Amino acid sequence: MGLDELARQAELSPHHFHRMFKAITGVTPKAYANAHRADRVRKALPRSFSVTDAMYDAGYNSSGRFYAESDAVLGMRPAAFRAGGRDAAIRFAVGESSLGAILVAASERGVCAILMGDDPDALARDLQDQFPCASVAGGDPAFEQLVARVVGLVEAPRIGLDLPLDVRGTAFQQRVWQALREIPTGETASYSAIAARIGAPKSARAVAQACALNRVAVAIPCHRVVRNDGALSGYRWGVERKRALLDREAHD
DNA sequence: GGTTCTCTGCCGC
DNA sequence: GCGGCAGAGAACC
Repeated sequence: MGLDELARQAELSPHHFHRMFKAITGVTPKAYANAHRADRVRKALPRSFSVTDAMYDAGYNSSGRFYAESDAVLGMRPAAFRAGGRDAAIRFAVGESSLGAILVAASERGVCAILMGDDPDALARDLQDQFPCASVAGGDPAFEQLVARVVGLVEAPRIGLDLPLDVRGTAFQQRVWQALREIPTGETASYSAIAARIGAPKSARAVAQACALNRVAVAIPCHRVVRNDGALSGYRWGVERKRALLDREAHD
């Protein structure tokens, strides 16, 4: 379905429909459609009979094109993604920091979740809800070191962290999260400033939503986004942790 | 190669 | 707020 037909169903001109769509969702209709198609194919690939089936079912109409953009969409060749997705090897471990328990989860592609909370068991349950196949990375020295690095980042944010991340989201969310990573340590930005920075000045609410959906605490510093008047606004892992993180970043 | 579609800026109502 | 037009660029064939 093209832009014209969508606009007709919404009883708007193509131009105005486009404008409204972008104002509300933060992305253009085409980008929105692409992100959903990519999402469909990611879900379909591990269960499909063949790569071609998954691609076709998800709405790609040219295998050449699909393969050409598979790197951007999947991060690897489709066949590799299909094989890897079968038993989605996500492993996790829980560490302790001065801000409470920290759960670090990683796929083979990179860190896919950093959760904070008071109760380690609750964190593990939270993760299982998001990644049902995740398994505990027990007794793995490399993974222990990864957790230690994340805890180190929480204790001393200036160190910075250059870890491969495996964050999956819509095109708009990706743009927001990338913008968040560009906020320097020790500084903050408002939701509307981030919206402006990604070229969607009217999408402050959508930005806030994307921040709230960030699964990778600290590494994607959604805690550095505050209200226009400087008030802290909310934080998925508790506003007290947000305050503590910002204090640390400002003073060390 | 040309064509069609998407997206944006500008202007006018 | 809404729509038309035009132009650039991407996607498509």
